[in-house]
Amino acid sequence: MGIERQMPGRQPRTRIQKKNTETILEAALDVFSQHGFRGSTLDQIAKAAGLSKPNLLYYFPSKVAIHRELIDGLMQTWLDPLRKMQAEGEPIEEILAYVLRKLEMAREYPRESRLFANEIVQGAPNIMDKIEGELKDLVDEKTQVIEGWISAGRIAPVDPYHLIFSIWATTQHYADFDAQIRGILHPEGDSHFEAARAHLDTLFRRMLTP
Amino acid sequence: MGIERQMPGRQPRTRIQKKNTETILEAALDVFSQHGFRGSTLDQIAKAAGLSKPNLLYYFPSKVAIHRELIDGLMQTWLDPLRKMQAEGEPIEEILAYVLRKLEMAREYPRESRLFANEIVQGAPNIMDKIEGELKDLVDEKTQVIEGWISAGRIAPVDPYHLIFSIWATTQHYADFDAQIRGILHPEGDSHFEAARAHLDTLFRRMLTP
DNA sequence: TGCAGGTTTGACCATTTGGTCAAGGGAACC
DNA sequence: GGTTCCCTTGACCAAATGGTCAAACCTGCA
Repeated sequence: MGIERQMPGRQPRTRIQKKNTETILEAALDVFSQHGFRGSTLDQIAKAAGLSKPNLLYYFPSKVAIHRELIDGLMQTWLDPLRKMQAEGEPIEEILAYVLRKLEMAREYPRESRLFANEIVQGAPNIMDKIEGELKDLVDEKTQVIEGWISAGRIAPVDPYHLIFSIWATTQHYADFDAQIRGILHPEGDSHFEAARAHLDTLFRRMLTP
Repeated sequence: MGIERQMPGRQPRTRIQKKNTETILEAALDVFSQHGFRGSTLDQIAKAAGLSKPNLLYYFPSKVAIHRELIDGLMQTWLDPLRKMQAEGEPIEEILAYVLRKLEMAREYPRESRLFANEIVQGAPNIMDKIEGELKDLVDEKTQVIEGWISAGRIAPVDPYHLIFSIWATTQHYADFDAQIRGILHPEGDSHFEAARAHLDTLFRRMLTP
């Protein structure tokens, strides 16, 4: 009868499947983060992956499927640093650690940052459910933690939501607006990240010290 | 012989030309800021402008020409607030006024902000010359002003370049990442801008007070 | 009112692009 | 060695898209 699985299911079964899906996602990250979803073509991705277009579509049913899988897979990594901000720690150091970890990610994973940026600037058509679900839940939880610290007088009063927005904005800026920053600073490689690190440390430390 | 201008030149000559080029640019701003350059189609713009596609191309020679004219026209408006930051004023109030004006622009002109964001996230292919020219010059000039204030002990020491980046990041975030912010806060209209205003005022005031 | 130039559009075109398909090549297991 | 499923691809397709063109339609002015 009709064979159940024409195309590879969710989990790669064979070595080849594993290798090729990885190659494709890696290539897709490159292309999507550079040109956005609509600006990217299957041919570009196929070429970047060193595969033929029909071969891409053997592993993924469509262009959007590749994009969706990328985003799904990266969402966790992206939220991880915020999850690690724990009520038990020393408040200012917990928040500062979050800031600097986020900055580190902007440096190490600029493609991932731009992938999300592209998506959100255009109204987040494909990830609004995750924003209103997972992300909102996590943020709501962590703003409570921050409120707690404020009540205890351990950090200066702030609007916790807007504090988080400021952290996102300032750190991701170094990945998302990289082209602009480089156009102004003309840094050698990532040399400007050292100053950025010092700057953001100062900014948020002054903001939060009671 | 050959009539010089087949298509309307730089400056609109007739009322109809003026009206239609304006309508087109307005529609194009809407579409480009929402879908990015490659994600936008001439048909979309034409429909939004209430004109036929060939009619669009009677007023502008190509899709990129529309985009270019939009960006050129908006660049000045965009840089204006920074120009207004003067060495003569009271330093903290000058900087704070810039921050709040920028935030105001994020609220009033989110489409313009997203137009630039889309462009820069994707590597600023069409405006790198302006970034390395006009923008860099202006920023270089204003960082000098800030350095002066620091030397005079009138504001706390900061890296002036990264201060400006932080201002851009935090204010434009409310326009560029609007979808995300609304997904988390579910504000009524623009009600969250009041809190944003207070937050950014606090953030930069604490940062800059000596 | 006539007419010269500005304005509008339906029909059309070439290219790009997401996606299909049937047929041919491999790997692994019996 | 053969069979069975997995993998790969050249050729193809329909729709979308940027752009053209000639003909028709307006509009302002002498």
